[in-house]
Amino acid sequence: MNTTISDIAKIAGVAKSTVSRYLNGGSVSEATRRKIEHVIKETGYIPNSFAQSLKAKKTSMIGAIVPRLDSFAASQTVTGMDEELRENGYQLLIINTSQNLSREIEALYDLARQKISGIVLFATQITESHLTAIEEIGIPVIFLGQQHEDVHSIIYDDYTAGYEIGRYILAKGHRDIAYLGVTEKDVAVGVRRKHGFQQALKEQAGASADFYESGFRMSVAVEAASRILDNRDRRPTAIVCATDNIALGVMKAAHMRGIRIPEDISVTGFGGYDVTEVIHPGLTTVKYGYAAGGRLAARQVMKLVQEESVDTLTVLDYEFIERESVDNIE
Amino acid sequence: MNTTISDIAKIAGVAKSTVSRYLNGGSVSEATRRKIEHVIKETGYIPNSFAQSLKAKKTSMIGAIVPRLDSFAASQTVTGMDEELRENGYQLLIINTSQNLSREIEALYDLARQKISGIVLFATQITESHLTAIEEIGIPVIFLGQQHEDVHSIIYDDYTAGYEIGRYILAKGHRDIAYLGVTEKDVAVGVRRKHGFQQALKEQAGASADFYESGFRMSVAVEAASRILDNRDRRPTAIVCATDNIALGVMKAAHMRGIRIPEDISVTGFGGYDVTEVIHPGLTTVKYGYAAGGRLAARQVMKLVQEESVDTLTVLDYEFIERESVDNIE
DNA sequence: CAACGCTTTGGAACCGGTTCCGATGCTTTG
DNA sequence: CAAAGCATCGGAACCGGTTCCAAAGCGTTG
Repeated sequence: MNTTISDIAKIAGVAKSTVSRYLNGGSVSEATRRKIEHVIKETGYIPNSFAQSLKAKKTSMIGAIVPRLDSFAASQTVTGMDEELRENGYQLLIINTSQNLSREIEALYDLARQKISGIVLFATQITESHLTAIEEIGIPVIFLGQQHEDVHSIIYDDYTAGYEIGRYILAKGHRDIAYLGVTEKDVAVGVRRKHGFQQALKEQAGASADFYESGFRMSVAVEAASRILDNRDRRPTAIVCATDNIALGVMKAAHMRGIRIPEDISVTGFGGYDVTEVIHPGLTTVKYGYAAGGRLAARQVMKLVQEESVDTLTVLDYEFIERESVDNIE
Repeated sequence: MNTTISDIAKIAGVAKSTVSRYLNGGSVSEATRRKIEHVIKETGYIPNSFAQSLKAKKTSMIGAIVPRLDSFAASQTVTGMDEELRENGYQLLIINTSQNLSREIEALYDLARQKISGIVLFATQITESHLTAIEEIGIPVIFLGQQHEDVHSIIYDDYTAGYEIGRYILAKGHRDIAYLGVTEKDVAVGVRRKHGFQQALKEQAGASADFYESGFRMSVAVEAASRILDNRDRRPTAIVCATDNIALGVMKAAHMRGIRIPEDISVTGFGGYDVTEVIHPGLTTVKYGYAAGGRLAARQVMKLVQEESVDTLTVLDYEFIERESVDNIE
């Protein structure tokens, strides 16, 4: 069943170094080439990549540590990474942590044990143990989605995007706004988007906002939205949501109550998920190029592996997409 | 940087076999245990898993070959697999083929080279080369989503689901129906769902359907839907779609034309994607338990690896979900 | 006190490849 | 025709672990 290079050599009547040379394009005579070729076809020999990597002391694998796979952002990003890596002869090894922070640390050591060449970490929070682990494994790591000065980072321009959403909502005449965000532990989504929004708010006299917190899951968002919508004596004219998923939850909660969007209340999202385009009304949101982000992360990590220099911080652009979910109430 | 077991042994003043014994829980005296422990902590030694697997001649990895990652079904399934495998000490290696059939074959050989223990193939089409590859690599393989008599298979009950959708639509009084399907090369989605639907149709006098073909992507579905909707002199009262994505495309195409759902035309889907619940109107569809399917596939492949017996064919249940996208026109 | 048994340890072989180096045989050149 | 050069090949060492076996050290027992 499991033929080795020695078997091939023995059957072909040559030394295993010759077989190895044949496999790796060394100088082999036409006669032996044919012999070996024939034996390999005959036996269905497949080289053992462990033995190869053992000698080479490295693999052509790049690891991706993701908090979850079943999210639009994650799957898009991973797909982008995978394609870029494959085009360059690398293989992607995905580790799903199921949003378990300590599992990220384990994953780091795990990947080191497997002599992975580089790692892209889809970060949500960055702790001390992350940094010591990265230090200890001695493998290039890139943060995607969060930044830290000691580690190469790629982030989306959440602050400016939040600012632009805020400006837009205000320009549409909204003054009583609810901001439905997420935990501040997630710096990018929970803090930076909100701060951008707050900056816009500060620049506009007479505008005020209440801040609420939700989870990432749509079901939690529906609940959080209910709290806002059921507050009869102080209902905002617009709800700004920190993610598209949350916005979807708000829209559902509104629809269940017969509240129309955008006539009765306006909604915005963040992310640019595909569905935001097909639903009715279309969701005004900010679109991030997740696939492009994944490709870039892949390119950068490959550079780091080859010991080329890479910018410590890369900020990715976004695209503001205006659809129908915001009413002009001037 | 890269300390080996020999380094540890030298520093600790013991033989490397002793260190290995320490690491794998053999009998080591308290004194040497402490010495080795200390040195390992000091150096941050991480064993090279290649060398381990080389000797062990296997890994604790299971491979998943998926046509694409950025689909609801795939990411749910993969997540389920991953969790089940991790709980049992296996690691998942995902290979994304970007819907390139020949890459599935490459992936098969690739995984063999890496001495993966078992493989779950998210099948769309099964060709001769698939079967010879599976034969040749000598590793347990499970088909998920398609069946073949020679390979362990897990499928969803597409035929019955299609039948039930058909019965439902007919019971609601629809007689002029458009079926928007996909290529017949995909036996599960393209053939079995359709056949189930056709069976229901055959049992109902006076009902007829036109069959159209679309791709899996929503944008293609929008186009295909347009052909149906713009055919003024023969517009069906209902469109049955082979996937939720296609149904979403139909809904968008309808909305762009001011055609109301379900008042002007009814729509059904297949799959049970999360979004079908939050959109308005809610999409009547059939829900598959993708995560559960993934877990089951994982369990079966682990059994095969341990040379336990497994049913050749497992048929997974579905759940019919009635929402608001179908009108009663009796 | 010799024989025995148990725990602990070191040495060596092995897993399946790659690579370096030296030997061989053939062709080319002066 | 001898010397030099080149392509081809075999042997051995090596990558970093695991495992088998024999030896050493120790206490127990008759």
